[in-house]
Amino acid sequence: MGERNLDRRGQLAEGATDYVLEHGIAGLSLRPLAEALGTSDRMLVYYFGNKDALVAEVIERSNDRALAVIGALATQRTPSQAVLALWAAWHDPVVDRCLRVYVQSAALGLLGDEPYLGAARRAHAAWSAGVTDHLRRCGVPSRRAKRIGELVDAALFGLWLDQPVAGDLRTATSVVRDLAETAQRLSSR
Amino acid sequence: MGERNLDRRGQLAEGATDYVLEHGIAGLSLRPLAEALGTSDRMLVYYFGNKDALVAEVIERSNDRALAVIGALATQRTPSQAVLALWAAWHDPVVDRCLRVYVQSAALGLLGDEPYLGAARRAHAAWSAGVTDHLRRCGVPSRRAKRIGELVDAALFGLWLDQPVAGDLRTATSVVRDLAETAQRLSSR
DNA sequence: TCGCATCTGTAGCAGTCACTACATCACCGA
DNA sequence: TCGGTGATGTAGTGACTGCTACAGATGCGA
Repeated sequence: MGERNLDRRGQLAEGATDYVLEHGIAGLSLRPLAEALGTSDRMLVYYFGNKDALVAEVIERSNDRALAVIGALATQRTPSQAVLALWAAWHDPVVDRCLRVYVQSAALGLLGDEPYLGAARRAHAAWSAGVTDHLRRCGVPSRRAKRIGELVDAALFGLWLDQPVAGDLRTATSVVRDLAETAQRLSSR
Repeated sequence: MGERNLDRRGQLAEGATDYVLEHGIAGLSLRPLAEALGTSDRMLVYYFGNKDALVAEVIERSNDRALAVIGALATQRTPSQAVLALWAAWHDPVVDRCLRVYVQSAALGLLGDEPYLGAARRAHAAWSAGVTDHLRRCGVPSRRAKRIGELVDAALFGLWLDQPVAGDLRTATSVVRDLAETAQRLSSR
């Protein structure tokens, strides 16, 4: 095997992740991807086995990048501020791109298609934990953090997804304020 | 042109909608669809012009079916109950299938790909109005209905999408209770 | 009965897809 | 120097894609 092999594989995986964050994962095809990476479809199959394995790895790497941003969020003084910080993070260029990949994967997995469903499951579990951790760091009581985290995550995600479709940022902002207030109230009752 | 033409076209459009609700819209291809409808890809192109037009029409029809269910929801006595009724409707078999088609369309349209983006936009606008109307009928003040509707819609949608991925119905249910309570409070302050 | 418009079947276009067979290359240990 | 292993290029495979050319069928008005 040798280290050169591992290096090359990881390098291609990172490059493929960049490419997918740019072009989406829905219509991904090996040949244009390979050309963009300066290699051939032949080599992608050689290193990853098949397209599904490559897709699964790319989704995981994409999600890891987004999680790193969430994990590095500054601790806020109140749960309400924590929600506003999350909403801001959702629009971080890195996170935004990664969320696109996630939602495409979840949508393609809705009917049980692999590897999208499995990859989306793993991504969601890690992501949900990341959001809950952030809330906990910002003063949400531990035993309520999961439940509140689910509400916050679902609402922010729904709003985020509606945005390019609905295109109404002002309404979304005031909705997020309502949500932040709700999280605050649920944390301290 | 003649009426037979219109009849046949509408019949094929309805059949295609059934097919897409079953198989998803992501990997839709004309030939298997045509075979399931007892016709040929040749005829689908003849009646709809091209695949994109067919896709747009199917998404619209799918959304119309879901809207009919929301529009027929019984009026509830409180905004909180209205939210719970919506959450139940989200799991109506018809609505559930239609939402799958919508989210696939929205996901595929995230990068601006037509006809998915346009179809998702139109579907979202109609859907959002339907939810807002329902809340209004159930006692949410008119001037607040849109804002509350956006929050409710986004949160329910996010929860719904996470469900097949996360698979935790109990957490979702309690989150919806929190959401219903929130809608109630926002309606009457 | 003729002509025209609507409709439909057959066959095939050019292109793309994931994936593979095969040969060749570079390199490293013996 | 030899053999073996990992890495890579070339050139395909058959299956599938949306779409079309063309001929034929059907039915209706003149």
